[in-house]
Amino acid sequence: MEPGRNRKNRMALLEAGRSMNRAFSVRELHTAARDAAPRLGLTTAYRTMERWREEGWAEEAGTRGGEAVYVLCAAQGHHHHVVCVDCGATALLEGCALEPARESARTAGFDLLDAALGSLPARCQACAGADEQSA
Amino acid sequence: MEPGRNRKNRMALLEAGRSMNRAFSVRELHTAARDAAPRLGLTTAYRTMERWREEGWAEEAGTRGGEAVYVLCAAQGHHHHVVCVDCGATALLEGCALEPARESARTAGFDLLDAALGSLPARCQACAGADEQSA
DNA sequence: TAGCATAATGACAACCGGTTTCACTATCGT
DNA sequence: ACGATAGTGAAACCGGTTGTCATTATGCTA
Repeated sequence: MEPGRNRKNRMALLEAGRSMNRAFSVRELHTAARDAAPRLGLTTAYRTMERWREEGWAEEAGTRGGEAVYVLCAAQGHHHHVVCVDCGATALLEGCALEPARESARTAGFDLLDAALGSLPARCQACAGADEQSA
Repeated sequence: MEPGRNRKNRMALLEAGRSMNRAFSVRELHTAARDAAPRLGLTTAYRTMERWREEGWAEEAGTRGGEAVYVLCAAQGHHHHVVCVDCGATALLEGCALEPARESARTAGFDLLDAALGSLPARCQACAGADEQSA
């Protein structure tokens, strides 16, 4: 993460993203970062997220309310995590739990795109409990 | 699939969807069905797809070129299939290849949403070969 | 068969997330 | 300082999807 230019904005976005501790949309990131950098534009937030994805710091984790949401993850190499579709809470999975699926796909003549499965949709205990209440 | 009203349009859409034999967007469905029902509107295609999803005949299988794509599947009960992200080709996976992942998620306190994982992104042999050529 | 209630339809407009444009600014190297 | 260039942000734009609403098709009943 080169210091580069316009350190202020980038640092505000990075700080905001890291303090989320969950999956978040670009709009949420922008709103959070504006506390520290009021003049920050939404366009820059989108461009920064695109850059983070290119550099491997972030990956898309589905959508929530029509908006794409992303997770920050510095873990290198092959890994997967689960993301609560309701609140965005995340957890890193130990080992590669998708190897059987990959093998099964292979016998069908398909190459499973693990890269697109970095984030598996799930529901955390808190949100599952809230569901039961409202039901 | 109740005969219901406006049998003509629904049958044209159903026929078009079934003859696809791959994942397709609503616009593609509409275009294909128009051969048999020229006056069919795009709005109805969208509404029909929504209905199919509610009734469990179709499920979303990601996006291609900015459009959501869907797969038709009459298989009942728990199952997963792979979908080629390039051409939309599909294959049904034997057994539940995601059980290890589900178990791994559970130990992390998350409930894996198998329903949202009905279609796993992959690449078929044909498209993988085409990739090598263009590379 | 005529007439009514209602689901379904389709042209069109509105909506919304996301991207592009473009004039302007901040930063770096010299 | 100063020129070159990456970065920025407001606003226009884009395309997929959804909402609106007057019209039409269908089933039911008399």
